[in-house]
Amino acid sequence: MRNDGKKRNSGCPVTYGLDTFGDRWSLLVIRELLLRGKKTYGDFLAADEGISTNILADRLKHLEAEGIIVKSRDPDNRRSFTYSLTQKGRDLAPIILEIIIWSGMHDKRPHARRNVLKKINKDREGFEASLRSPQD
Amino acid sequence: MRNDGKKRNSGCPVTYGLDTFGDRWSLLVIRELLLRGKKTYGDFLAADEGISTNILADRLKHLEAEGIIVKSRDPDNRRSFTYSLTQKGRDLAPIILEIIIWSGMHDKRPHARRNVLKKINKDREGFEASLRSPQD
DNA sequence: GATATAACTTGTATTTTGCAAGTGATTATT
DNA sequence: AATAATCACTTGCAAAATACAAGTTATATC
Repeated sequence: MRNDGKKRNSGCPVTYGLDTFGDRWSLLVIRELLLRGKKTYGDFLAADEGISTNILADRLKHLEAEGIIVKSRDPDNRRSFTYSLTQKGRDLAPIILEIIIWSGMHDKRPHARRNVLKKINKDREGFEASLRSPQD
Repeated sequence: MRNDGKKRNSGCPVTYGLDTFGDRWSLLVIRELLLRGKKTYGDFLAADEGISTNILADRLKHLEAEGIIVKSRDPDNRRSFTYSLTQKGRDLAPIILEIIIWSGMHDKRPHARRNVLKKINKDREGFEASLRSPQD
């Protein structure tokens, strides 16, 4: 997997974070769930960044094992599954928002996107609270 | 390297963050610089997590190329080099602090360390400001 | 019953990582 | 002055992780 099983066990909170959600693909799945209303395996596969299918399966398993997401059957379509964030997962919102703020400050590329940043600037408290509370 | 050169170019701020500092070893180097007063190649190698030497060299090069750190000669010891954070690097402080806060909430391991968390709880504004301002 | 869809799994080539050992430029020791 | 340490890497190779293509299973639709 990535670094599963044997956490470095240093007790460091930064390391704990890195071990549970801190790899590129895990964070992108969390972004899709938190910011883009995406829910299914197919949704995640279709994200711009192009995650490969075996890695996605691996990361979903990992995030579920860590209690960041839960998997459930879609009641309307029994061949589809729905992933959603737990409270532990939604509590990652401030981290994602800080990353967006940081990029807003330092990403000088002309095509840098700022739609979420605008929401944060307009009403961070409210926006963050909405992300952290159950069912959007 | 990790994902150098061709950024996915999606324009997404989360992706930009992941591409510039978002891998395990980069973040640990930043932690050492920001929170632990470590400065040299040898310091980073000695960190608990055990980064290997070729990966460390690679990450330092990458972080320098991204403008997160700068390398300079140690004036006191001419065979040693000193790494330090740029403003862009110090601006990562809020992200690191949010990771620490998140881990403080959700890391249930008995040996989870909370010394930095205590500082944050005591005076987040002041602590964060001290991390973000030049020369500690 | 045949075809399609959603969510994976499997196989394999490529890339990245980890580990051990080696190099070059100082600096300290005998 | 020669010898040994130290510091910051680099190199070579085995092991692990990743990307890509193709295949499988369980529904669902025609």
